[in-house]
Amino acid sequence: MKDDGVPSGDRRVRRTRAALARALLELAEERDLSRISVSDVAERAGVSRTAFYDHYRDVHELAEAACTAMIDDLIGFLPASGPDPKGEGPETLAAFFASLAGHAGLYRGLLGPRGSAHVTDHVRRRLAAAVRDRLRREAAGRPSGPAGSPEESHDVLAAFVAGALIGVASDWLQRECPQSPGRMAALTWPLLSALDPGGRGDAGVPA
Amino acid sequence: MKDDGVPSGDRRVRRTRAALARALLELAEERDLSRISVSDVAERAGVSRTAFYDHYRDVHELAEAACTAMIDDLIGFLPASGPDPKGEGPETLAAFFASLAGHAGLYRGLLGPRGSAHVTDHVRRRLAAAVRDRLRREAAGRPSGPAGSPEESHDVLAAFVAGALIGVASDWLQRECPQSPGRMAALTWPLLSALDPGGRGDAGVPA
DNA sequence: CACGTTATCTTACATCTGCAAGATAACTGA
DNA sequence: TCAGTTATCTTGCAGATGTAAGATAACGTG
Repeated sequence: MKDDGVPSGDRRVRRTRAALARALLELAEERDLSRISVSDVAERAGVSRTAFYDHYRDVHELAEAACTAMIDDLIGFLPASGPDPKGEGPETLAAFFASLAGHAGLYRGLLGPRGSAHVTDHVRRRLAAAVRDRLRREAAGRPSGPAGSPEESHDVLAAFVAGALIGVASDWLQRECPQSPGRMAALTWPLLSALDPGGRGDAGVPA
Repeated sequence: MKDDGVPSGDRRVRRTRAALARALLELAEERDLSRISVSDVAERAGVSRTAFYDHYRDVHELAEAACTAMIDDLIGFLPASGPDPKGEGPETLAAFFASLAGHAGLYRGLLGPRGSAHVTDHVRRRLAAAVRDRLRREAAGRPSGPAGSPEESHDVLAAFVAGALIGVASDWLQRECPQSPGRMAALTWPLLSALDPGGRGDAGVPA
């Protein structure tokens, strides 16, 4: 009935949601998200269809919840806290692409043309929020920006970087990942570095 | 029955498709795409539901076809052919954002969280293709790149820029466009310039 | 114009959707 | 343990989906 972000204390709720999430992730590896019905998920989860609707509005909303942990993993590989002195950016970025590749089928299904706009938007928001936090933290430690409102440009830069990463990732996934994660990181890292507002392009603010 | 890219010679086909596209664009201004059924579109278009399925698999596929002209408009504002000597980049970019704002409700509905992954992917592909063409053309006129395969890095840069623009645009649209198109262009242009592989960041390759 | 082609319409069907009411049973807190 | 809460299940419904077969009529071609 209630669906806060807080994990419910009731075992039944946890059990049902876990079963639904598990079932969806299984099915999403097997076929396109657009070919997965609420009935399919409920049946595979061993749960009644009405129980599904007690928790989620539709398959997309479940998909968002179901892949939250994976997405948080993904985002964890991004910020690489600190001013990145030893150029460890490319390595963590490689881990980002490796994590994508590790669930390639799933991400391809969720982020691709037959995927879910809901999930894609969710991923972009979280990525953008992570980048924005990083920018704010770094700006606080620096003397002062050049001019204008830093908030505004931070928001734009965060949306820019988040979209860019999703663009590169989607493209790579849809081509069946011809390049290795390390190669993708090597190709993408210079682009992120070039956007660094603080320096000359050697340290990586945005990622 | 057949649905190539070629505009059919049969009047009936053109009439039906035009009616469906018109109906969908109307409805998309009124409510979320997820609340628009095939029946709704067919009824408003004055066409039988089976006729719909003779042309499109679902609402998303129609949406892609229906907004193609708008999207081409949008892309037309991007390349700004030539090495952009007088810094006219920000102005054409402002036209890009203005075009978005001109159909804000529609784009918000199509590209947003309740929109269509199919349409979003289509837009990103076309944007990326436009950027890639531009990169290729410019690379052909320049002496030679530093090293590595230029194709690979062009593909990545194109996907990067296309995603970034969609990211910025989506974010702006979902916030109800608080900044003017000119302001958005001013904020976004430096980011695109920074990615320019040919120069020092004053001329705009990617856009 | 007359012909063959074919897009559209009508009707029909099995399945899925989203929701509602009431019964059952599992959980929490005392 | 007991009582109250509440998540789940069952049943039922109106509307939407995706597809099929056959009839009609508009179309392009010769």
